[in-house]
Amino acid sequence: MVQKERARRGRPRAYDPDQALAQATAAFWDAGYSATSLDDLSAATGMNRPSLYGAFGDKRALYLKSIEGYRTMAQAAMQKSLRYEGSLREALGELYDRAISLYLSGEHGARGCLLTSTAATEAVMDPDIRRAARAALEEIDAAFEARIRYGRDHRDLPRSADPAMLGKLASAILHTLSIRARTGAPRALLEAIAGSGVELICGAVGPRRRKIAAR
Amino acid sequence: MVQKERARRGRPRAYDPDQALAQATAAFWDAGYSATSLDDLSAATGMNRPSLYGAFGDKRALYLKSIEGYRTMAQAAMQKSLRYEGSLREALGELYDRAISLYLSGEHGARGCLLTSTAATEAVMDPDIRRAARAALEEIDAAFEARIRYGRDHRDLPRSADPAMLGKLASAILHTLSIRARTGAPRALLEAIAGSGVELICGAVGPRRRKIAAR
DNA sequence: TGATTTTTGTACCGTATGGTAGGAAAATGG
DNA sequence: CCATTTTCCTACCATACGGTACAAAAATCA
Repeated sequence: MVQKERARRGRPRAYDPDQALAQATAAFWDAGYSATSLDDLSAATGMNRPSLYGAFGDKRALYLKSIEGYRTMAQAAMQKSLRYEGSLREALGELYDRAISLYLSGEHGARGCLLTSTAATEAVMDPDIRRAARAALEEIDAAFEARIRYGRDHRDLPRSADPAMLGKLASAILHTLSIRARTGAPRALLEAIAGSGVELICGAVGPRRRKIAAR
Repeated sequence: MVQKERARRGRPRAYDPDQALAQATAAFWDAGYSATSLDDLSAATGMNRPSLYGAFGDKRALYLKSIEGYRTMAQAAMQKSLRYEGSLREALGELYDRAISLYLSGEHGARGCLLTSTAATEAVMDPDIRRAARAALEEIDAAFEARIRYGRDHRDLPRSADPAMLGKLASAILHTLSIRARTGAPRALLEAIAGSGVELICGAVGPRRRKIAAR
């Protein structure tokens, strides 16, 4: 439990910072950074603009905090989904199931992934956002890689499998699920892609053991 | 060649419509739809705002025309890269090489794919953009599928391979390349991912022939 | 209770934005 | 040469935007 802080001196806040950040994140997630106005953020959080500014800084600082919060959430979700008890196949399947549900959620329609759908957009013109997005995506690569390496070391994959590269391909499945969700793909298609992705990764063989060679 | 039209009645245009559209597209591509102002578009094309409006309609109509132009360009590029002469492996490799070069190009840094990086962002709140983006992405799926089916029918892949699904996975590689390029991944990483993707797709086996099974 | 601290909420500021009116400019047609 | 047609360009408009000044409100502290 979070320690109950001793009562502070002045007028108490009318909002919960964590909840407000989550609501602001939802607004950015729907419309993207540039299309989300301070009025939108004010409406989403129930805070007026001066309070918003006092709590999180300007719009860009708030967005960077949203990315950071999303990174933390995603990392926790991956640790929870990528169970090390069962097979790699099961772990990946469960993670993709949860990701699909997340990507399809949203008040105004399927939102995909915050990083790939809104941060990547700003990444060209804003180096800070670019760095934050890249770091968060690489954390996801790394979580996949660790689980895949564990699977390889426990005979879910052949010795020749390359966990680093397969981890990046596992992320690629997330990326395509995000983009397709956001552009209106039905759930069944996303599930089929996730299933095929799992098969491809878990059926992966190293370059030496391939049977179907180039002609 | 395009037919030289008979001289029109009034004052001649000071711009080439196709070139102006390409320049406007480049502006949208860099910053995204919402972050690109009419002043940006005016500067990019050299046209002033009334001319821009007269030629392409409002900002949103211009963006939809940019998506349409990108769709056409992408389709032509795929037909050109996905050579049917050589092996599937070679065809995919060449296509990804060209895609990587495209995604890394851009005056302000790597831009990725216009559809996945800017249209997907707007897709949640704008049904027209969503439909346009989805249709364009599905065309890319279909182009991959056709080439993969041809490869399967010519023994580049086993009979059990599913061209429709492998086509979507081939697109997934493009999606991840786009996102990673835009968030600052180095060329070597993109090339490695593309190479591994080709191996995974071309080494694909059907569900019955898998060797490494779930334990 | 009164001084102090912190947050809230209204009202406002300068600028940027998307879009347009209206006349000058540059071509053709007769 | 002048009417007609089409485009260009300056100047402008109403609104939306990000951000802030300032006073009222609500708590603690002594």
